[in-house]
Amino acid sequence: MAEYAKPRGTADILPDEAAEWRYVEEQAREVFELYHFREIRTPIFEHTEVFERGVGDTTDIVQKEMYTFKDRGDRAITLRPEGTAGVVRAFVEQKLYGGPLPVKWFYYGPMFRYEKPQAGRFRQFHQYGVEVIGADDPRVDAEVIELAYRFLRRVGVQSLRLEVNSVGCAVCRARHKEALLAHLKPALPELCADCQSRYEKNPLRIQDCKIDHDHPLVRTSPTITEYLCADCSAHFEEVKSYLDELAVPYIVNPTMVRGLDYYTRTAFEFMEDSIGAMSTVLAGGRYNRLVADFGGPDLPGIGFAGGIERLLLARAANQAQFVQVDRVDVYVIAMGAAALRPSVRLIQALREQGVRVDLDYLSHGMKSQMKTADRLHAKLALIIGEDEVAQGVVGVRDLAAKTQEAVAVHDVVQLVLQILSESTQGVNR
RNA sequence: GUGGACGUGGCGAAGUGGUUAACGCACCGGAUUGUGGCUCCGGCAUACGUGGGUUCGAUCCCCAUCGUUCACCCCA
Repeated sequence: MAEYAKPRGTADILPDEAAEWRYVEEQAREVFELYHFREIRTPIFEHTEVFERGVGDTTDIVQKEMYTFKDRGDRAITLRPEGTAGVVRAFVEQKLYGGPLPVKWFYYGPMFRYEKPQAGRFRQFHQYGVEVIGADDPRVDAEVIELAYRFLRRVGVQSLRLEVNSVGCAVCRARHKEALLAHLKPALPELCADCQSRYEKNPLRIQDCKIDHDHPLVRTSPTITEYLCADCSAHFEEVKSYLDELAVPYIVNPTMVRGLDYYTRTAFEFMEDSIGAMSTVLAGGRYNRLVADFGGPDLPGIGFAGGIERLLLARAANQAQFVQVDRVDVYVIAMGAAALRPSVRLIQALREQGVRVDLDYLSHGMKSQMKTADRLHAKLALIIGEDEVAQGVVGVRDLAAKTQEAVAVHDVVQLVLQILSESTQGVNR
C-alpha cells in the first residue's frame, strides 16, 4: 500500500475523468448564462457562524458534519458544507440589495462535510448551484426548476423524477407541526427507534420513514399541504401551473422535506433511482427568510444545488459516457543525437502555429515511437533521423494513408498546417 | 454514528497452513539492423493493506486497525 493515501472521502480526478468533469462544468455555465445567471465566487471557508445561522444550528450538517477549526488568529472557521449561506452572506455584506433586483447568480466548487462515504457521497464533493435573490414571483420558481430540468437533460440524464412540494412559511409550518405531533402522539410507542427521536428532532421525516411508512397513524398523518396559509397555497398553485405551462413533468410529494432549515414554500428534488441510495441528483427550494437572517432587508430567495459526483453517476446510468481520447495532431520522432536540437525547434514552431504536438523523451526505438504516434491518433508522424538531418529534410508520414515523403525543413510547418486543415482533425485554435 | 461484505504486482483476477505466489490487460523489448495498429516470442513489476495473536511454520486461521464498498441515518 502506498505510504501516503488521500484522506477518506476524497478523490483524485485523473485526466481521463477530468475531461468529463470539465465537460459538465462547461455545460452548466453555458446553460446558466443562457438564463442570464452570472457567476459568483465566495470563499471556500467562512466564519463558522455563517453556516450555523444559514444552514440552521439544529441540522445534522451543523451539528456533526462540519470541518471546523480555529485559525491562527483564534477565529472559528468552517470549510463550507454548502453554497447558499456564503452567497447570501456576500449579498448582504456587499449591500447588493441596493442594486437592481433580482440578482441571478450561479456558483461552482468544492464543499466539505464530515460524513461516512458511500456511493455518491464524499467528504469533499463538488456542487454547482444557482440563487435568485429579490423576487418571490412563482415564475421565478418555475424558471429555476425548468433550468435545472434543462441542464440535467442536456448533460444526458434522461430518466429523472422531479418531486415538488411547498413547505410553507413559518406560520403554516408551526400549525402543521403542532397538528402532526398531536396526531402521531398515540403511535409514538409503536414507532421505530429512529422515529422516536425524529418525533423530537424532525417529526416531518416520520412521514417517509421506510419502516413506519405503513403504520396507520403515519399513513394518515396530516400533510403540510393541508396547513398552508392562503398566500403560500396560492403561490404553490401558481408554481405548479407555470411548470405545466413550461411542460416540466413533476409529481407532488406532500411529505418531501428538505434537509436545511432555511427553506420556505417551494421545495423540489430531482431523483435518479438507479444510482444507489444517494438518488438525489439536484435539489433546491425557496428561502424567503434567509437574507433577513443575515441582517439584510426582508428579501426572498430561491435556488438549487446539484452534486457533480452524483451527476456523473446519473450520466453513467443513462449511458451518457464521455470519452475524450488522449491524442495529438502530430508526433515527432527523433532518432539519434543529431536530431535532438532540430526536433525541439520543430515542435516549438508547430506549437506556435496551434498544432498539438509531442515527442518522445525516453529515447525509445523507432518502432516504439511509431507505436506511440499511433496510440495518440496522430495524423502525421514527423521523422527526423541522422539521414534527414544530413539532408536537411524531415520525413512526413501520414499515419492513416501510410504514405511518406521527405520535405525540406523550412517547408515542414507550412505543409503540416496544410495537411491538418484538409483533414477532419483540423488545427486547435 | 449503526450494520454487512471485501482488501493479492499499475489495473483485473486465480490460489495455498510449509520449496522460486498462476494468469490476463497495461508497460518495455524482439521477430521487422530506422517505421505503427494484427500475430508470435521474451521481459519488467517495492503484490498477499497494517499491527498483533494462534502455530514448528501464515498471504491463507483469529483479533484489532486502516481503507474500499453496500445499506441505514442524513444528504448534493
